Amino acid sequence: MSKQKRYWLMKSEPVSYSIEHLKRDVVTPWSGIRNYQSRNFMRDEMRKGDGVLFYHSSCREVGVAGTAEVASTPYPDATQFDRKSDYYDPKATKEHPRWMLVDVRFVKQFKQVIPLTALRRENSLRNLMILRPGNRLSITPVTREEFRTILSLAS
DNA sequence: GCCAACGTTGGC
DNA sequence: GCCAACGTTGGC
Repeated sequence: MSKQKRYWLMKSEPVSYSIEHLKRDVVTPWSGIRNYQSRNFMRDEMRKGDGVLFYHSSCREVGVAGTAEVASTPYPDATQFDRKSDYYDPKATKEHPRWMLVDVRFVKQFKQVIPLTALRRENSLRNLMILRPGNRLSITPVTREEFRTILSLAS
């Protein structure tokens, strides 16, 4: 696998976890992902130091709120073993964990959220996965060029 | 292995 | 709150 730095967009609903939370926590396990494609990105493709766009979804100001970076190698999501958690998975065992995650470290909060509408206006972002109709993946790869373009839209 | 029913996501 | 898209579930 390539050692080249990669780039990702990770969605979160700010009601449950926002860029402000990450700023406060500095590093957090990206727990609660229960989609195999997203899990596979974390488990198989992410590397420490990869760039992350932190995206706020299902809220008043939908868009990219800041940046972060991948801060660990993959390890089991503890919430899958926690019976009291919304993310408890009765089919997961410590011997055979089903859900893996990485830690994410705060890098930067944009002064203003880059709105989804601004992303849609950029012709060079036309292939961005979250702009494609029906895409619901909470973790998607972005190219280095897309990452740079989005950074350039930040005020 | 098919596929209908159902649940979730997420923008609007 | 609506609804389109799409993943998951489970009966057959």
